[in-house]
Amino acid sequence: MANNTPHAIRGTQDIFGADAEAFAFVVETFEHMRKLYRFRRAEMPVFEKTEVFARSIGETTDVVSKEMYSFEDRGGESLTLRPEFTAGIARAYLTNGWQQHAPLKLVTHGPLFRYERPQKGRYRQFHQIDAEIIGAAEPQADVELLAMADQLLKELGVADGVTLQLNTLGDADSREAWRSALVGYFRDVQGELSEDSQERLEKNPLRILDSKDPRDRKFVADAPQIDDFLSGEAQDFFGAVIGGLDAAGVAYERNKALVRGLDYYRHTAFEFVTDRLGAQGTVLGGGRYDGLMESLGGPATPAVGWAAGIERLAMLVGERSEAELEVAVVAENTEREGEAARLVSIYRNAGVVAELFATGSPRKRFDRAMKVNPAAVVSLDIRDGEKREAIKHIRENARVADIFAAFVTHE
RNA sequence: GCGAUCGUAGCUCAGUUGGUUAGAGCGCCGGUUUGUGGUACCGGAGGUCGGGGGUUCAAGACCCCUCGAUCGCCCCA
Repeated sequence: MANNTPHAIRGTQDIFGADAEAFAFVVETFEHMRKLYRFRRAEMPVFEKTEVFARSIGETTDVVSKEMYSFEDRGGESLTLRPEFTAGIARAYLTNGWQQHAPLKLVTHGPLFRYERPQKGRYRQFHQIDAEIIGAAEPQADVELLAMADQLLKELGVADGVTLQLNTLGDADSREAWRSALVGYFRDVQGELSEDSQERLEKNPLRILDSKDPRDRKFVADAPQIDDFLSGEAQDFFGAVIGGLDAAGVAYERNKALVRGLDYYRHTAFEFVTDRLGAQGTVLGGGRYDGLMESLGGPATPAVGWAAGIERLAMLVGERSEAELEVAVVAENTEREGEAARLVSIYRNAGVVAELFATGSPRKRFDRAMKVNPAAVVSLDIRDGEKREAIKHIRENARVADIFAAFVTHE
């Protein structure tokens, strides 16, 4: 290992081979799904003014200061590499007059950046697919989004062992009432909670509900539940989502401890969770964020969306092989390299996956062709001063044989 | 920010309670086989064992520091 070669940044990765194929499969399947559901593509900048994300995430949390990749540009303006898609999409929606398209069904995908300690399924530069419906207040929007997510996981072949966990956070009033009831409840047993949760009580009490510490867990079971604080409208909304999921045949599990830390989340919250990815079990997550547009200075705009980590999905997808080589064309004699190149080109123009073996020792070219497991090997050689052509079929392929036959007769 | 585990050829890994010239497979390079077969056989190159310090007659192995990776905690927009 040359020790003066620059190394990759911690938490970044070079994706190659079977992993890269799995990654591409996830993106291709997602593209297929979004066309099926008629979501439109959008591409957003990878960086924005820091305030776009700071306002979306809440300037008080230390997420902003500690976990974002922020820097000053030459004009002294603070910019940040996007840590999520939603804030940038919301900004684009407001600044480009996309209100005229409401309700707008949008997807995007690409890299995101968070300054975190890498671990299984968590990287500093990672990639997500993302789907949003903006300007739709109806529960049908939540259902459509969930149905698309559910079908995507099935098409990817990863639905086994993945369950959809569903919850409601209610409207703004329900949410606030629940929150203060939780604070009151946990304050009474504060001394018996874990150190982490004692701190959560001040900063983010909802998070105590999904604490892993056994000292917290025994109190969580009897904690106040959102259902007791839901307004009539909030109950109706959640009921409509559940009814829609049943109608669409989407299976789910109620998880009353599933929460979102930020205030602008309302009503539906959901996560598709697996136990096959270690501590990072959430494969796809999202919810309704009716309050976000206003915190970015826009008009009240209902919206719902989800995002999923491409790397995590790719891990579940497992090994994906590269496209099969249909024909390997071998120039076993230097003088036949030109013809071999021409034949490869004929194959490729006809849509046949072909590769040329015409470098290195002529004696070893046939062997090297065999090693890449082609469906057929075509050999062009000169034996005793005479041209010879041969085709060896490992797996039958009529097009390969026909093109070879035509090529030989025209020599 | 905290903790645990791990760093040996390009890659995947062996390497005994510390013992003399550090190994294998794959890959790479060279050679042999004039063959409708040959993904074979033979050979070669490639490593100051992550880096630095220490213990010892002797360290890839033991101790300390450091860097990196992995997994977990925190956090999770």
